[in-house]
Amino acid sequence: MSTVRTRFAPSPTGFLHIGGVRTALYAYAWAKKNNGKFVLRIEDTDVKRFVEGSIEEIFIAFDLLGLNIDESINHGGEYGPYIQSERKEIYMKYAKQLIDSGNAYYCFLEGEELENLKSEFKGKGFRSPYRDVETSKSLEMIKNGKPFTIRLKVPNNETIIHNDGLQGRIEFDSNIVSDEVLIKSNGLPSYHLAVVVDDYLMKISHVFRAIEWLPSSPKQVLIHRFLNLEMPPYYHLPVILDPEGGKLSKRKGNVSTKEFLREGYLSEALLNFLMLLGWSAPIDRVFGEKEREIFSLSEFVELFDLKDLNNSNAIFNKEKLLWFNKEYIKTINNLDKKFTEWLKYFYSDIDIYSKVLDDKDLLNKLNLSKERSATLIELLDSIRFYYTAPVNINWDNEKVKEYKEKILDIIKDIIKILESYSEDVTTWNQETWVNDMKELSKKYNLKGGDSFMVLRMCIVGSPFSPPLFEAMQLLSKHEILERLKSALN
RNA sequence: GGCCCUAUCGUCUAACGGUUAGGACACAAGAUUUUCAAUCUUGCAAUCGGAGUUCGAUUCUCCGUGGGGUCACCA
Repeated sequence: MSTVRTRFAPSPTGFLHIGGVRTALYAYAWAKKNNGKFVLRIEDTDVKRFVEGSIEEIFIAFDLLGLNIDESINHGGEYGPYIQSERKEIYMKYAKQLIDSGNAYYCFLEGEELENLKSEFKGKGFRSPYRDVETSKSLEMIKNGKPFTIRLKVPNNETIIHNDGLQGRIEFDSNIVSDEVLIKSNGLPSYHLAVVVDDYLMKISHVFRAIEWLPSSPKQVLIHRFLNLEMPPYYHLPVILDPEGGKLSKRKGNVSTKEFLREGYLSEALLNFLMLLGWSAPIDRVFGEKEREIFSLSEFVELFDLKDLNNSNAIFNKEKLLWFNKEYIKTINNLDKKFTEWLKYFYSDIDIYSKVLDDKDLLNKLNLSKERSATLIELLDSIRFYYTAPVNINWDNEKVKEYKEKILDIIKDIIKILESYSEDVTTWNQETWVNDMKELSKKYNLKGGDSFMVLRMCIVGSPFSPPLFEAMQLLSKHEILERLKSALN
């Protein structure tokens, strides 16, 4: 059996779209599962839409996600160049071949004339009046400096059959397939020619792409046929929709992969969530019993199979993503490493940055907070108080305002209690402390937990915190008393 | 509008033509609790409609309907 080679072929027109990651993930899994190669090709034939820096960002995103590329402009490989702008002559060669075999033609349509003609053909396959002009005549016009494009000569009255790996057999009436531009007037190829040529030359064995390409597949069928190339199986993947039903778009929320990572989603969670949007694991299911939904990248690669792909659209459900993220934050084993890497990459400019990096107790602090944080951002917020004392505590919040007038006295009593404890916080006894605090609540005629809340507010500055006693043990007695005293002012 | 894809709880999904249609997220209630969480238990909730094939249809076929995609010298 020949080598499985799959590719992901983004255009450098902006950030890496989160939906694209899922397409890439499936292509990646299929290649890796079969000990094949995963190649990344940059499709930059649209000069106008090129965005500076987006190629770099694509590679950074793959890197952060832990998806290993085998061949690309950055990773090398024997089928390069892996960027289309450097393969210009190659496409022209194939286009000429199509002209010579009578399956493509030079077209000189432009401007208003072209626009008018196009609207005439709306809903039908576009046909240019130059379609049947003799090549020798066209060549002469070109010699005279006339700008041209090369168009595919789609046969009339034919049924074009596309056998899709996922969507099955689809028939297209060739009369509704347009004479697509293959080479643009600037000499660069259009997508339709470039994919076929590149996938062939790069020996791609399976093509995974978004379903919005399905209507263009008869063009690829034709180009393969006219070039005498065997068409690899195509798998058109369903789209990921936003919760309102439309296409996932920037306008309705974040779709940039890097942004998700910046917001504090772990790559493991992102990948796990995405893999399940259109694929389900072939695992044994016992009636009424919980199914496994947590899969690592390597487990996914191992389990992945084309037969388990779903072909209906899926809605991007952010709650579920958050759930995955919580699960990973709770259970991942080197959380401190993950956390500092993330911090270094996205938030090296924040005030507590160096304090966090130098902190020997970081893992302990993260462990105390990880069950109450859905994202790394929340985790960061929840450990802030260790590094910066609260200022201007707001005593008007719901939790404490009913006994606001008693607070100063309570704080004074807490100070007295804690002062009596030993200097080394790690030797403090939790039971003693709990009893002391409960006694205090009783003294002021309050609910058992109220004194704890006062202490919490002084130390953390918020009514929400990790377990108080453990948190105090990660501070010093001096610091704790300082915070209590400053709350008095 | 033409063409194409698609259809199971609100969402992601499972179910050799025979199951009380399962699981997960979300939601609700309870237990636990010094906060927020976490955890545990329970609950709510679906086969788009209509024909046909069949002893039997979520599953196969057809017709509707809904949703999505696409009709560029963009990918």
